[in-house]
Amino acid sequence: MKIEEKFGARVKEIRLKKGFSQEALANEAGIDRTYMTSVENGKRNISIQNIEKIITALNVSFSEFFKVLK
Amino acid sequence: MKIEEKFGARVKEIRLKKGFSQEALANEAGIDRTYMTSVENGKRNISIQNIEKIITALNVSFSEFFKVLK
DNA sequence: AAAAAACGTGACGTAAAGTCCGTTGTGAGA
DNA sequence: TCTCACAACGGACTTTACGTCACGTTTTTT
Repeated sequence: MKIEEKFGARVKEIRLKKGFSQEALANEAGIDRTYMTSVENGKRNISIQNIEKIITALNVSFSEFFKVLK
Repeated sequence: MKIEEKFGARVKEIRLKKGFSQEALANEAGIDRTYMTSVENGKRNISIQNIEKIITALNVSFSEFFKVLK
């Protein structure tokens, strides 16, 4: 499983746990709705600035977000 | 301090602790030496694939790497 | 002080990120 | 079955990261 896929899956997991829609999260993060979809589906080699936007919008810390990865 | 700068500083911190040169780390990660320099200096909005390469080359886990961030 | 190793920088072509518009699929509820 | 909200997909487009180079500067070693 590629890193983008792990990242996307983790985003989706936390988003659902918090009861957000993709669009709501995308708006909160200030990124495009369709881009959010492709990120969750592991289709994008996302940059660190957008990673930060999403993690912040999810209202978790970096360590909390990445604690399950790898 | 922007996220790229935090990231670069953390890379440098761990790299020095392990006694690598930028070039050695860059080779290990399979990226260009000058790119490595610009990453450490927070000049690049690095992507998750390159983040993974560097973290792997540093021989730390994601959670270990990010535990100090934010 | 000279040589060697390590680090920094600006610039550039190209591939890919990321946006914006609309359309299609899907699943739950009235 | 018909909405309705949400998610996936597509094409066209602009912006930006990637990857590399030549060169310069700083630091370390001898």
